[in-house]
Amino acid sequence: MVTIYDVAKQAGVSPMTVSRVMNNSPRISETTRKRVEEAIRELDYIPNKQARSLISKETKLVSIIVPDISNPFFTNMTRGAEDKAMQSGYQLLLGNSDETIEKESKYIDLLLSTGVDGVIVIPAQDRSLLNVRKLAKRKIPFVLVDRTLDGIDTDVVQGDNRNTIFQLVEHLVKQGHRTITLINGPSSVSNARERLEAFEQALKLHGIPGQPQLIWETHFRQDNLEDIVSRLMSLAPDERPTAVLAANNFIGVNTIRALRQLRIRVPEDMAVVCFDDPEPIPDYNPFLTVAAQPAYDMGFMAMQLLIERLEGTAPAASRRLVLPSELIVRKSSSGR
Amino acid sequence: MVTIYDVAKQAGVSPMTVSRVMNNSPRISETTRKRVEEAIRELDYIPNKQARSLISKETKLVSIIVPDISNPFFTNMTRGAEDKAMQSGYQLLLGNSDETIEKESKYIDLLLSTGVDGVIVIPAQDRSLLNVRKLAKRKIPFVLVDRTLDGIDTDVVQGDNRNTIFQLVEHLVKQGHRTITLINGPSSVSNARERLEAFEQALKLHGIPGQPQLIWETHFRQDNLEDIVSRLMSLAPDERPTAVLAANNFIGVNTIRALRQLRIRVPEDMAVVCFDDPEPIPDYNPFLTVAAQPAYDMGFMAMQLLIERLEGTAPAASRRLVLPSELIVRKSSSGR
DNA sequence: CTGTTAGCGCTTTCAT
DNA sequence: ATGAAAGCGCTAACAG
Repeated sequence: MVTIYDVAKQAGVSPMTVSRVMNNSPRISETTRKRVEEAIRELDYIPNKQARSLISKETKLVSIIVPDISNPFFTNMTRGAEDKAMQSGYQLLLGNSDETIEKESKYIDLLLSTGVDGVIVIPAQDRSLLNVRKLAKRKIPFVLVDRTLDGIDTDVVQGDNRNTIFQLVEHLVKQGHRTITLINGPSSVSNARERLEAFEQALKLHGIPGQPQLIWETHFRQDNLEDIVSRLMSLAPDERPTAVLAANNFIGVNTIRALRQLRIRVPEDMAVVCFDDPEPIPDYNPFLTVAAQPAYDMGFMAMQLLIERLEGTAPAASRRLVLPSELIVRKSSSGR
Repeated sequence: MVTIYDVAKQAGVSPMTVSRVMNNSPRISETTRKRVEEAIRELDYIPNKQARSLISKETKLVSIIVPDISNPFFTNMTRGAEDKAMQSGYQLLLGNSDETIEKESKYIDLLLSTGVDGVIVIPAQDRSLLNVRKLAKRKIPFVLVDRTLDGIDTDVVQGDNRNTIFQLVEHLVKQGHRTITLINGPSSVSNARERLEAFEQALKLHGIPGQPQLIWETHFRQDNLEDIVSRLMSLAPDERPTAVLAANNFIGVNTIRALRQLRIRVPEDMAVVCFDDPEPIPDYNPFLTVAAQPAYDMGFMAMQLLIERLEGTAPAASRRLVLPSELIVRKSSSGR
């Protein structure tokens, strides 16, 4: 391994001078600089970041912890985060929590030891509070995305759950639906709670009475929804929903799968709309009506907030960015 | 920051003893071990990996460089790689090359300085050889996935391009197609060359003469294919293809988009099949017939090969894993 | 403008 | 079974 000493010897200067050249210190004579730069090139010297980090206390490493990179929503978010990180000279460590606090916790412990400068977290659920507190305790800045956590004061980037639900419900009502079911994520996740609350308000707004038997809770991940769907279909005809609002893309997709299994036509017999686009590539085989959150931007901006914190250019107070969704009407909810 | 000295003082032992406890050294008395472990807990001590790496020369950091994580093929591959890395105690750095050697090169330079233990690379193109040689020069083990590079001897995980193309062509021929066009990736990428060669052999096998005007080359990334498609459609009726074989999922999807723009029906007027599934979630709105490569397994196994190298449990000779694809027949190529 | 000294947090080596 | 000394590669602080 080529060290700063090898370069120093080669250039006939002290290691300190090499260090200064590496760090663009201004107080270096042009000739020395040239000589050192040549030695660096000749030896193909690359400075050792471990040694540097040991002193500087920063690693230029950041991390994003997503529930599952396979979900296009998080894929795009991660891409946004990586782009911004790279632009700013940081490298991105990727972790999947699979929506469990255990994996999340284990990963955060690893990050603490690795010494990342900052973290973007999509918390698995409310109990993730304990996990992110470990970051706070070590003064590692972090940004929460998509889901919030009570009792922690930090930068947040999230979607406008309320307005997005309002848009989706309004769309369904305009299509003539009056009996709408919500298949929600777990109530232990903040955005599921927000979506439920907004859903109930939206119904009220349209003069539709709330129906407890039309509110369902499941996981945000890929899962079998035949149970829920067949229960819905076995309701008395006047209680049976004509439309499903799924709280995320995986639930939406799996609702459609379950409906197909039960030979229920979409949208003829049941309309389906959901949060977040399941398609990584829009417009090639559009089917599901979605409220698409700006996943890429959410990741990009979250990384921007994080880096501003790291570089000390952020205001002391924590910031909250709330981004709107785009309603994309497709076959699954129209023309029945 | 809590250091090993703080723990040592708290436990009334030397730092060295703490180090031994941390590393499960056997020559520690049960009482001392207990005392140290308690001190570690009380102080919430986390060892500093930078300091450790400075001595051990390993960071437990690995990286994957993909063209674009947004492509579900690479998303799944990355997920497989992350799972295996995590299981083995490594953390994964993610980099997107956007199919350019420049971004790839820049990222590799960063990795060299960061000090990763190993790298999985999906090389952007043949000239990536220069980039991976930088890894070889520093003796950083790396595994090539999906695309190979001439002149480098390393572990490789790839799809069976030949058989996959054979399957796709056979499927089309069975559907009655005799005039098939290949919309390929750039010839500067090994798998595009392999796919072209296999395509020509497959045609021959079915007694179909090769037609140079039916071979097209484009990017592997999302791109506008209206030009190519309209040229194909303006061929004389007896030369005009009735089926498109797209060399990857993005090309497949964009072919379909372009066909739609030109109001050409799929599959009635034109069948389309492609390499790699564009759908992150199978079976919800199936349309495109694909030969799905086992992306997750490719990533997982590549990481496995890499880690075996890192831990010295790999044989000296480099290994090549060739994995089969699964033909999934859907609407875009059937029932015309 | 350049060099010397000391030390970041940890572990290897050698004592005891 | 435990500790002391030295050093991994680099840079802050001070000296000149």
